[in-house]
Amino acid sequence: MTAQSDEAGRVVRGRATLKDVAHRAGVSVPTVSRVIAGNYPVATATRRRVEKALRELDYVANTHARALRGHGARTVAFVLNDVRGPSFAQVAHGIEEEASRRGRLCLVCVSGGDPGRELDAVHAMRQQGAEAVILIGGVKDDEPYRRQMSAIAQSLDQSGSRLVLCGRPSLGESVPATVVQYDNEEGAYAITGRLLAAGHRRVLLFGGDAALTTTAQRIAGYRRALKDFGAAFDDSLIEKAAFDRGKAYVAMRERLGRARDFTAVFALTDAVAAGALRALTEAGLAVPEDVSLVGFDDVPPAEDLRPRLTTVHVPYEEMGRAAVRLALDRREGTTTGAEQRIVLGTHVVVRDSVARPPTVG
Amino acid sequence: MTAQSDEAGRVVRGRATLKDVAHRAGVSVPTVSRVIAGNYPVATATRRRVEKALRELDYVANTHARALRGHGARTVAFVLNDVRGPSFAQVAHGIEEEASRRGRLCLVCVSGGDPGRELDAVHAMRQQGAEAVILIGGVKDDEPYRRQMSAIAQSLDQSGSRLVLCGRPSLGESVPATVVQYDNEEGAYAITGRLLAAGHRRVLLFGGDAALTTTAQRIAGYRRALKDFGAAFDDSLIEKAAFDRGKAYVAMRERLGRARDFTAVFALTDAVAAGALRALTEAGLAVPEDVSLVGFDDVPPAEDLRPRLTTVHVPYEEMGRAAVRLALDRREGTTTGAEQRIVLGTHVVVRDSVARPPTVG
DNA sequence: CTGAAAGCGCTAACAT
DNA sequence: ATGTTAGCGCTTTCAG
Repeated sequence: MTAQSDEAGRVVRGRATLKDVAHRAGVSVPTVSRVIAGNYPVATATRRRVEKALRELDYVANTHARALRGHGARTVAFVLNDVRGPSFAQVAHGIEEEASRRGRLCLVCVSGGDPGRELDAVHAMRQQGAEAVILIGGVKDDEPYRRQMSAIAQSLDQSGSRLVLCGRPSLGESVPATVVQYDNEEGAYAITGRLLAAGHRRVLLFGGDAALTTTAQRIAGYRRALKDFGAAFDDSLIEKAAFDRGKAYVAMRERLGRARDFTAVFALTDAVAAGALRALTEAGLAVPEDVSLVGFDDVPPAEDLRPRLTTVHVPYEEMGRAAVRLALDRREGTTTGAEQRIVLGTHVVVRDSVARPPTVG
Repeated sequence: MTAQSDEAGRVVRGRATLKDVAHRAGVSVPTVSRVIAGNYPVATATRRRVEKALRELDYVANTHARALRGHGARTVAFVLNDVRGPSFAQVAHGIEEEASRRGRLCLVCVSGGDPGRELDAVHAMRQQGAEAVILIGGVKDDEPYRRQMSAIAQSLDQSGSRLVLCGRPSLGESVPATVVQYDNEEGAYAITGRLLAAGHRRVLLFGGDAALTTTAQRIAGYRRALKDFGAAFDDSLIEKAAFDRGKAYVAMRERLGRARDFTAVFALTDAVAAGALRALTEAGLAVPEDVSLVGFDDVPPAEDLRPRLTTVHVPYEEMGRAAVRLALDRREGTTTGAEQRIVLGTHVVVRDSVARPPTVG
């Protein structure tokens, strides 16, 4: 069974093709094709012979030939910064589940947050004729980016594919893309509100790559909450630190070394919260007794922090599923042109990391 | 620029092809192909015209046609249980990095641990003509599995592709597959040794899907350590609990409800350790003062547990890179036939979750 | 019910 | 330097 050969005894190198199978079964190529497709009458005896040959030669169809002939390749493609980030991983999972439910294969690329690599990836996916190209996560939303992305959206739309922006801002209503968002600003507003309602007035906004769109939105929610609760906005309470755990740890340690001029910390992501928590605890500060702490994302590790982290739940997995669903349904509807947008809700998950501020003196 | 049209003014639907470009530039199809490939002399004036047409029509090559014609599709495919698991995510990251470094695209499928879905995925990847098909993570190593996988390995090898088993046992030296492993048993031996060296004699082996190959290997290491340290093996200290955090939490809570007949816990994965830690802490037991705890995997969240988890580091990311590297290098060498195996080292990462057992009385 | 012919988009020989 | 021809593996007419 291992060394395959046709009826003449010749060993077939590489994959067996329809021709090989036809040869061996003593029929023509289209007949084999029909047996496989099963959508056309074939005499039972013939079918049996063909099926036997198919098995004996271990035939596997060539997707490329199929894609070339007919309805393209049934694949969905996505690009993300890093699969190791729990939030990205959740989106990826949602995409994969929904795609495979619909009989699609997934193409994946990591960009490491580099716009250039992202563009390369999109290009490769375009070559593959992916039915949808999903871009995941915040971006530096500048002019070149918008221009290039809009052009890509146009091209994809033109060729019957679809650009999906997932957790990333719209490019404008006239750009033919699907946008899947979550109410980032509202989530930040709600969780800042929790802190303020507990009596905190000096809330350190901590971490976050200032260039990213998601950061800006979260900061906006924070500021709006401050205003609504009548708390003063203090620029010195915006602490710029990188968007990762390790940098957050270092940054918090430094900040604590200078002064502790806050009673609560709003970490812009759960990962940043983890780093901050570590620094806080090591400095002998109890959370939440001395300092309250909240995060954003509600990724699984948030529940394992001590204390369990109060944070904002973002429906990452559902975003991934929605991205695939919208893009694919739209394609079938052959509607064309305009933007399509959906905004998913977020909500605060109350756990153990928030308390009233310590009474002074 | 958006609505594309050729020189006759006809709007081109779908992707522009070489023919469209040739038409517009007033040259033949191969000339365009040559301009793109850049490996053949083309008059400068012609080249310019072609390049212009290429741009104007927003031409993107069709990978399927290319794959059909020549050297297949340059893609690497992999299947994993769940991207959300940090260890899987690390392997995936390694694969993606190495693949994109080598100019390959990645195909990914999730199996949810279901052998049937895994088989389907492999089939789809075979159809795509992936250069390597990488299967990640432990399996239920029974006869049907071995038979099917061996057949798949043969078929892939035959068609110039390669099956890679990553963190999964060999199928035998005669099966043409690449096996990337880590010294699982040794890691378990080493970390159990730590516990025993600290004076523990009753070490609860906790969690782990008994059917999985990885579990069996870790248990073997545990038993060997017990023997070498002269500690008795006690079957009642093997606690079967599911391979995830939530189930581990429940199981540990139940066990503690019955009796506490151990002074240390060896959790078979870090995730299980997290669940166990939670139950332990809630039961008023201090770790490591009352009970020592170790894990396995050294995934990022392990460092955020309180206390920081002592565990076994597994080079997951490197495994992913090695999988791609070995499979691709081998292909180029056109060696054929036999198995190729590599075993990566593990080591204990000492953190804060192990202490001497409490002195009785 | 089955075969012959055409063609998807591309590239590599083979002519000019 | 460029065009013509052929064919990768498959499916879909169109004839019988």
